[in-house]
Amino acid sequence: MDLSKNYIPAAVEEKWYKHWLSKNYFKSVPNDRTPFTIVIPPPNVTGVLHMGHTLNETVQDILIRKARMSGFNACWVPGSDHASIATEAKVVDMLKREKGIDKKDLSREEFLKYAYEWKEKYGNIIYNQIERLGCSVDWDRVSFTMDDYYYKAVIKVFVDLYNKGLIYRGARMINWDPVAKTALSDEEVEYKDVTGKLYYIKYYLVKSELSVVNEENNSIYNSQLTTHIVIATQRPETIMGDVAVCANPNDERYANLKGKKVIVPLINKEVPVIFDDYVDKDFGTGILKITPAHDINDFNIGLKHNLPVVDTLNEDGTLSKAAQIYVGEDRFVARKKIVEELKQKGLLVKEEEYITRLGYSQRTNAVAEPKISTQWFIKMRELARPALQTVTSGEVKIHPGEKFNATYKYWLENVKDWCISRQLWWGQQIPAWYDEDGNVFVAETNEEAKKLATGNKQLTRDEDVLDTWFSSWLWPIEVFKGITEPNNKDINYYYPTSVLVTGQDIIFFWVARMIMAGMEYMHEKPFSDVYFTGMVRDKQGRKMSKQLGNSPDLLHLIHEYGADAVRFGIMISSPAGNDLLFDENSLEQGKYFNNKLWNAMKLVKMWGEKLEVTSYQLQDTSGFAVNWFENRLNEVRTTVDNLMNQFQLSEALKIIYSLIWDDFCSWYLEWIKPPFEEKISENIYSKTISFFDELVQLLHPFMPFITEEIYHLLKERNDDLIVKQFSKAKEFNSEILQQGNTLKEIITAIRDARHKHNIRQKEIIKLHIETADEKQYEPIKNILARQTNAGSISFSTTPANSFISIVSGKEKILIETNIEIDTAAQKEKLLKDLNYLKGFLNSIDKKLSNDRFVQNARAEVIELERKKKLDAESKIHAIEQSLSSLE
RNA sequence: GGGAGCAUAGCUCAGUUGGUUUAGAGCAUCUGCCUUACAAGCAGAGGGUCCGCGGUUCGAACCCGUGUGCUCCCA
Repeated sequence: MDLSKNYIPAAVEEKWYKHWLSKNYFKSVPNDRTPFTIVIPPPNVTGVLHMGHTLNETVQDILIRKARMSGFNACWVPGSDHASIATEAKVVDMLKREKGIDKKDLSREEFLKYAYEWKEKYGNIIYNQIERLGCSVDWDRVSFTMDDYYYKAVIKVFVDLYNKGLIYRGARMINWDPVAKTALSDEEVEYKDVTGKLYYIKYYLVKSELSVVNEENNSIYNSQLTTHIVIATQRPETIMGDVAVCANPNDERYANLKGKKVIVPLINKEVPVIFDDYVDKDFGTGILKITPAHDINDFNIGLKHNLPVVDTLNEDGTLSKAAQIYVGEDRFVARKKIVEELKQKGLLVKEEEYITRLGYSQRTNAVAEPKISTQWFIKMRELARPALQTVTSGEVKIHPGEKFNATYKYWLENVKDWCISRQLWWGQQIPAWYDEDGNVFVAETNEEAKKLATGNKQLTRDEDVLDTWFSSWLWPIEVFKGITEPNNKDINYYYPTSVLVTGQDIIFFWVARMIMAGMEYMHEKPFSDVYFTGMVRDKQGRKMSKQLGNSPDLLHLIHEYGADAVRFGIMISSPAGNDLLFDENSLEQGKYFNNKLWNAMKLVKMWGEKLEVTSYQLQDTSGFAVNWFENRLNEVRTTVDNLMNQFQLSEALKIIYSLIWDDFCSWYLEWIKPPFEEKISENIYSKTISFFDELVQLLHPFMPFITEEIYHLLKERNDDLIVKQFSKAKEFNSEILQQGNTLKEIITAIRDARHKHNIRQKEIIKLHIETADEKQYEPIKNILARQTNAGSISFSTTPANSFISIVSGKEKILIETNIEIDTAAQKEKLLKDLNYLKGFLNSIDKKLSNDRFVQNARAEVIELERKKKLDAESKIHAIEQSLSSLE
């Protein structure tokens, strides 16, 4: 077979994915093996996968493939999330832009038809991307949070929680999204610091109530008579909703206003002056306007003082009739106009810049409006308790724990009730029916609601849908139908799942709530480990965003580099929990790595074409190489297992990379490489193939396609790598590993000397080695000679020609050559080494001559220091000898 | 304002109960190589006040305190 010069991923990837599918390798059904289960964090059907998903999906595929190859019944459930508010916003936008349709002109059913079309389109794009990335998900288990059974589960849970008294309906201050025109949960609001303005506005006192003020105490106005007070506000457009003004009871400046009334500007409404400790004397003018409908603190003060609520905003953020003026104008337009009018009427005293925090809707990026609204809520306290317990007890382990345990704990200890109703159509419609008198009946179906309602009254269903997270929190249960068909075979087998891999940004939205739902409905944690990935940022550390255009297209990257290289690139520099600075260079590195593997395979196969039947002895050159690599491989396998058990995937990949590139390709293959035009012995060849098998197996979870391809090209096979089971890693002999290291060091030292003295590679040299242990060179001397292009190695003769003297470890090596040698350069290098070693020796001597060290340190430590001392001394001796021979 | 995390080579990061060296890797850089697997390669090298200061200890990149800077969460 002709093999291409370089590795070409495209054809290979498609071929193997199809093959794996046809063999049902991704499929999992309950059996007597131990399950290893992952449920995918369902991507929103709002668009395509971004780099954050790519990282998460890759991590999950690595874990699931590793488990599949380690004897587990591996099950990875794919799916997607209807993402209520985000998707509805996109669909509304698309309808307007592409079809000129306004949502309000559609019926609920018509709108949902369009939404389902959207879901079909983007859901499929996402599934295709997951496939192209090589993810080994069980495609027979695809779940969508609005599938019929899933919908029923959500409804069932709502009714159940309602009946348990954990869900209630009531008027509360919530965050309102004026663009999506829906309530939001507290978690869906993101706060940003912005520079706003503080407007100082005159409120006149009601004329009959003018009073004398103390000039000294009122720092603002020095009139004999107080005719007005000045109030600072960031939101002049809400003054029409004012129901009082409020000062601190200890503020002497305003003490004389007790029992007085002021006039709200522009609408000339009289409101009382009240007093409350809440007011900060030092902020603004020390007196506040109270607008209970539009500020949570004002709302609380209003409750305390029994004040009315005047809501001056419509649901789309325009001013309502209650505002009396600028009715129908957008809140921000109205603000400008009101400021202008206040200015004209001489009621605006001043404006100043002010940095404040504004809440933005996570989905539409609109400024969220605090609003009193009747919504459905979940009481979170009771649900939080067991969810907190499972994490603090270590039943659910969070990685990296040091970073997130505290955050998790804090949120659950301070959790507030969750607003779950949304004024949208795309989602599970709330199963609550109202009769003509406003009585509410919560039931799974209309029929059951009717049974609950006494008499023959007309029932109408609540129009609202549920927060998308109210469905997502059931994900690890309901993908196995644990709610709709409790105790079925799947849920009993797969639950609790093994590990959840997700972004740290949804720890409250999703992770904490899944644990709550799991404890409530399964009485057991939903997963044993949570692996938080960091955020993927660009090279400069900026968030990936469409606006910046720094978010690369996944399919494009796969096309350019191959899926394996994309997986490699994103994994090689992503320690758990740390943000990842995405750089296409690392994908290129992955591509080069593919090519390296490919060429190593070509080389080995080439040898396979001309074998000779001989047997090797371990003392032989190749024998040493085989022996050394076998031990090295087992050492790395042990390390990799440990790292992967601790979710240190990036570290594991780095070690495998170096094992393949450095140890296998650069050292081992060179050591066993037959001389030009010569043959390789059959048993070394078959050993090499089996090493290669183990290498691609080790790498397979990270780079599945090329490893499967190479596995099949190395040899005719009946099995596939994807399901090949790992054997147990064997013990390794550290003495042989040490011998290998010594060999590598000597080779490197000689090559370095050649390089420094401009002895070209083709130039044949002679080596003279002064060693205490000549025997140790027996198995390695042929390798040494070939790797340094030495014609001979002797242990006794002194060189006839000029020579270079170098020291590697304790070994003194003389390089004999016909080329003239620069003695000064040699001396310089030797002196540098000598200097280092003397400093080193000095530091050890200091330690050993310190009585307190000798008394306090552990015996092993002291022993080690003594050994280091002897070591350093003999190295120094060797260097000094070399130096003296240069004189 | 409260809390958490981080600070090690130009960049990204390892450094697992304080002692295996006077701190490692990858990438980048520099030097030399068109060696018949791979120039997407080979060989070699240089590069560090482990953020500053103070403390604990025989011994600190690691533990404690403090300052500075960055990131995130919560209000």
